[in-house]
Amino acid sequence: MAEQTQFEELGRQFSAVGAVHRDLRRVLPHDCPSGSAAVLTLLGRYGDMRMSKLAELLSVDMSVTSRSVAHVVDRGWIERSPDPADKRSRILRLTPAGQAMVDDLARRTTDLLAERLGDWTDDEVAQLIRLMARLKDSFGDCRPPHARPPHPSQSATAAAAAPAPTSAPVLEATATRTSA
Amino acid sequence: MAEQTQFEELGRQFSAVGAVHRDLRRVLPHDCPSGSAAVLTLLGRYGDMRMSKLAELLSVDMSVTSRSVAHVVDRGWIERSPDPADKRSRILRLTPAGQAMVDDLARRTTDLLAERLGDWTDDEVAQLIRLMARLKDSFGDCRPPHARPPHPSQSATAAAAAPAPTSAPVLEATATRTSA
DNA sequence: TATTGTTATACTCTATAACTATA
DNA sequence: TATAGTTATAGAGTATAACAATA
Repeated sequence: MAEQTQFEELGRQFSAVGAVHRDLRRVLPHDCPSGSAAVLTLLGRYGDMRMSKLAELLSVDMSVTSRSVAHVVDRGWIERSPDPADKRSRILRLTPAGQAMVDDLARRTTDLLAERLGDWTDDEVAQLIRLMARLKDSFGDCRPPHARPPHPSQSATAAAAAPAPTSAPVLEATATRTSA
Repeated sequence: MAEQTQFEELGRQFSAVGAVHRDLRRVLPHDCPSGSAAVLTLLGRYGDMRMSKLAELLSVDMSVTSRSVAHVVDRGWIERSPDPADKRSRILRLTPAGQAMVDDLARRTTDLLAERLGDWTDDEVAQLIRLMARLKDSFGDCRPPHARPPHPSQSATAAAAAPAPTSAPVLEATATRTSA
């Protein structure tokens, strides 16, 4: 196990990274705040899914997710269709305009990172990605206590660690869990 | 230079780390939100300083800093004394109660990290710290455009990269720059 | 009775702009 | 005229709780 002083220092570094995150937010389109961008990006990466699964991937309460999704729906970037398997549920799906926005967001973020990290080696970036992913993994479900389900979901981490599938495994996984 | 797809992936990882950051916020005392915690932690690390220097270290606009500082002053954790060298300015200093809070904050953060990252090696934590610091360094001054000074400050990065000095070099550096 | 999702409320963070006091 | 700092206002993120509809 690492030393105490290291953890202290690591804690401080989070604020620094927060500043970088704010900087990244500034390159987003005016009508697409970071909450909306996160919704679109996750839908683009994991495909159609339900609100509850999206909330899990976002690591926030579903009420937060609901508001973000409503914003994105208003702009025509995603559509909510009823889930035939569960009438309480709704399936979220990117529209063509939404997919275009996903592409635009990726381009903006990538451009800024490429500009700022122009002198980083391929390996350094890969290492940072790996350690950040491991960090998230070590923390597990980061949602507020009351939003965490009693049955620790086994599909969440697996989906989040997947190498960007193009189909809709997340949706299927959720449907499976319901009947388990 | 790293590949495009890497930057895209790195961009996504920021949201994941944001979730971890939210989790860390939850262990803070009820009357010490993350903005106040950041103020106290920086004062504890770099010693007495002026508002403008604190804003620079926080990477936010001074108006944000001002409000956070006011909150912390209200609770008696820091005090603002007039700067004898510049009557517009005020020097911020931790009170004994503030120092106690700094210690408490460090303990809480360290405990949570030690619990979650219990299986990380010393070297892995060190690598993550190093890469996060480099990331911040590559981004430079992350404050909103209008808050950035015309003269790119040379003391900011140096101070932020310092290995936790106990005296007040930040304050001195600022005073020096004024007369330069 | 439990779960899915929405809405209402409140608090924090952040940015912009207007303002005061001093350099 | 420019700078240090404060205050006002607005927008976004997040959490809690109350609620409706369905399982």
